[in-house]
Amino acid sequence: MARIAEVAVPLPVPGPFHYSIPAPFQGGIEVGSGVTVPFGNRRLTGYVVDLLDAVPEGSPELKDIVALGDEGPLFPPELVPLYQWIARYYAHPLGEVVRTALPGSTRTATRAVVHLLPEGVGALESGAAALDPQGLALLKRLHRATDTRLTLRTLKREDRSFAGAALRRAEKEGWVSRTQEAAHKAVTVKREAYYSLAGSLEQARNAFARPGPVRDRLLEYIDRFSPASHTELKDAFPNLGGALRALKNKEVLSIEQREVRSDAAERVRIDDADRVPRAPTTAQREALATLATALDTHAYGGFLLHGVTGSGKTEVYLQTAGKVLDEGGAAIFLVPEIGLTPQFLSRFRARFGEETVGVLHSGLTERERFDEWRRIGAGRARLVIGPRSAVFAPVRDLRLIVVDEEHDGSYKQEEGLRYNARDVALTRCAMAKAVAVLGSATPSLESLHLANEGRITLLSMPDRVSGRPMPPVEIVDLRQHPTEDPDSPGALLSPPLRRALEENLESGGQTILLLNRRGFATVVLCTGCGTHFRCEDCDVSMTYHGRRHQVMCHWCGKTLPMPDVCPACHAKDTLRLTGRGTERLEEEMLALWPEMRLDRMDADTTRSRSSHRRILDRFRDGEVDVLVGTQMVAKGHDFPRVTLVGVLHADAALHLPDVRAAERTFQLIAQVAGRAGRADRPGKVLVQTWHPDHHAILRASEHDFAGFIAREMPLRKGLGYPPFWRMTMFRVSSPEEHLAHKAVWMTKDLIDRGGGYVTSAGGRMRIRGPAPAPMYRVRGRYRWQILVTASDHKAMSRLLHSIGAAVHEVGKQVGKDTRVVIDRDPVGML
DNA sequence: AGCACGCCGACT
DNA sequence: GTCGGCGTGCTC
Repeated sequence: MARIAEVAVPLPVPGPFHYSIPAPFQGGIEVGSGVTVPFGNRRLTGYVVDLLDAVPEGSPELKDIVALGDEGPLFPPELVPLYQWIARYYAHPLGEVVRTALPGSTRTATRAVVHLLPEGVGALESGAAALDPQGLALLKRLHRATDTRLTLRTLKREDRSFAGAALRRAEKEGWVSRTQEAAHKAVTVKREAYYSLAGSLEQARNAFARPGPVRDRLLEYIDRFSPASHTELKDAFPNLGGALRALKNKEVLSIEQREVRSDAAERVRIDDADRVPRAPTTAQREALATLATALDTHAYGGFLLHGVTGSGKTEVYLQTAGKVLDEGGAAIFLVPEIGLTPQFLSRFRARFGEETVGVLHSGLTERERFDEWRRIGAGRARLVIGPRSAVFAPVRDLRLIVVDEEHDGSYKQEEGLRYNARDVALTRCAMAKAVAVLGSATPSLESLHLANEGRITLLSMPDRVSGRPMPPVEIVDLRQHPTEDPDSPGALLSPPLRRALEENLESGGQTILLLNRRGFATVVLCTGCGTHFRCEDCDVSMTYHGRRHQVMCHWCGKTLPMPDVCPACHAKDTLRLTGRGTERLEEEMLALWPEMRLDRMDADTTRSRSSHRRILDRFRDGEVDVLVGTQMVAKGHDFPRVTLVGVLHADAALHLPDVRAAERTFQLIAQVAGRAGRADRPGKVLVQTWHPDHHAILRASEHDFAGFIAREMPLRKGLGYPPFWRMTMFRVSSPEEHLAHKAVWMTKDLIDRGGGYVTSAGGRMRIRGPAPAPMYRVRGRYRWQILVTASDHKAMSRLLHSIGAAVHEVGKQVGKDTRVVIDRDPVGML
């Protein structure tokens, strides 16, 4: 019986740490258990990653594990090697890797709680505490609190200058005491009203003597989507209050209080047509056969499914997953963003049933996510859908991971452990002897390169299921359509696009307009002094949002009320709104075409999960003619009636200082163009650009993926960039400019010295920088970066293993909250 | 990451 | 003289 547990603790410290297993837990603790362990003077939750019989050499006296999570192991033992691989690959502490891989509810350990003791109350009343003003404030605060106790965290949060010394004094006096308590999971069951009609829609209408337009729309909505939740209604009807009250008064509603649950249980619209497999096309059949063969070998197989938009990749995923489920195995299906989960959830549940399909994402409450996690771990849900983090789902007998839209940048986590779920998926499959399918209409150069090297197998589906050709794309050269008055409404719409839009409206077709900037005006300019409104913490202009009458920084999220005088020169009425975002586009279009049924989809209109789905449903159901939005509108949605797609500013991302600027531009145009003409009507795409000759735009307009690749690959090769060479970005930041500078040069020194390790691995290396980051200041921090490329990933690993720990030390050495982050295989370069 | 320990400037 | 700022080191 194992006496010692190797425990990974979720801290940025090099582990591992060992604990002895006290008799009561003998046999109860296994690899994957979450345990409470004493660590320094606190307790925290660690993760058992190994069991040993003897004390490792050189260990100090081991402490005992003090508690064992009471709901069984948190993760299957097979995942430990994956965690270890990630920890090494990304140069990140193992415990933090495990923490990132687990749902939040399993993370919190204990927290310090400060209690007011009767002696403390006495001291307050007798005035004995008055001598120490800070102590007095503390006692008073605790006295006000429920149960006369507060967590240390709350105290510190409330009082920026919280004095630890005063707390210590009060402890010494015996006025307060400090304990460690389990951070109880906040699992309060929330309830919410759900409305349906008590009788028929007709009866409800007739209950009112006078007409009420809002009320009628509300009734129709409730009738249609019954039962409709209160939140949902509030989203759809901004001034819901009055109408709803009227309905309640007339008692035409039946109201039910339901537990609030998010997506795990969210009713998804299930289309009966989705229940049965569709007859595959020839290309689909070939792909399916290859994948089936690979599954039958029970060995690792990696595939790149390159299928144009509308070629029926989803059906391939479904039938392949179906085979896995039939054979009792499990599968994970990754989607690039949570907005896409309901769509796939509905199709997968239609095919495989409610119980079999699990979902994991951040829209769930802690409790739901935890429950879903256990359901998966217990093997009750065997198909898991979710974004990035779902790659860590604790499924047993994993046979398949699908990464849909594998080129999408959102698979890369951009903070903390900067992993790429696509790469983790490949590694997990290799370890589990499972099949990995990366799917895309516009594969990343990385995945294509893997295919070219024969490390994964390319499966092509070059034709649309319908047999219909890709829509013709017309490039609109903006240089030939100069805007006379940039302030005029609709200045973003060139005459050709305007004409196409009007024609399309007349013929009853739907239109998608892509503008990759949200908000109303992207620049607020003072015509008096010429300054523009910038974020005080970041190097960007603040964007004006009309609905809230605020300016907002899209980098740090800071919002301020829109001032009526210039903040710099204090002149009145000089502030001019320039630059256009989706909000302004929507407003101007409604001014130009008042009858137009228009909707907007961007980060601002999709705050709540249901709003995202509702916008898509309305559009798909034909209640809306024109959908304007950011790149969100380009992603993977199936809109059968769209016959026109307009890209307003195709080169928006073309000149960003990013290796993948052209690739991204190509992908975005190709993806959004793929939305046009999917059903029985031909579509048309207009792409407005200032650079009609750029290969990304030209090739995208010809649906010529191969042509784009043929041009882009050699460019990358020539520059020594991915997918040929591997990149790591060392990102340095500090609230103090000179310290950021100092730290980045220290890092540079380390990298220089690490160069020898690269050559010893038979590789070559190139260092670019230090250079100020393109966004030099963000959230009040100054940022520098060093881009290191190495000829192969083994060489890069050598470098990172040799200098990783030292690099992490640099931040600490420099102090003052200076940080150095190692970002391996970076995706965003800003 | 916390948390304690230990060493220097500005206040009771 | 002390308080408390922050740099430093440690956690099985």
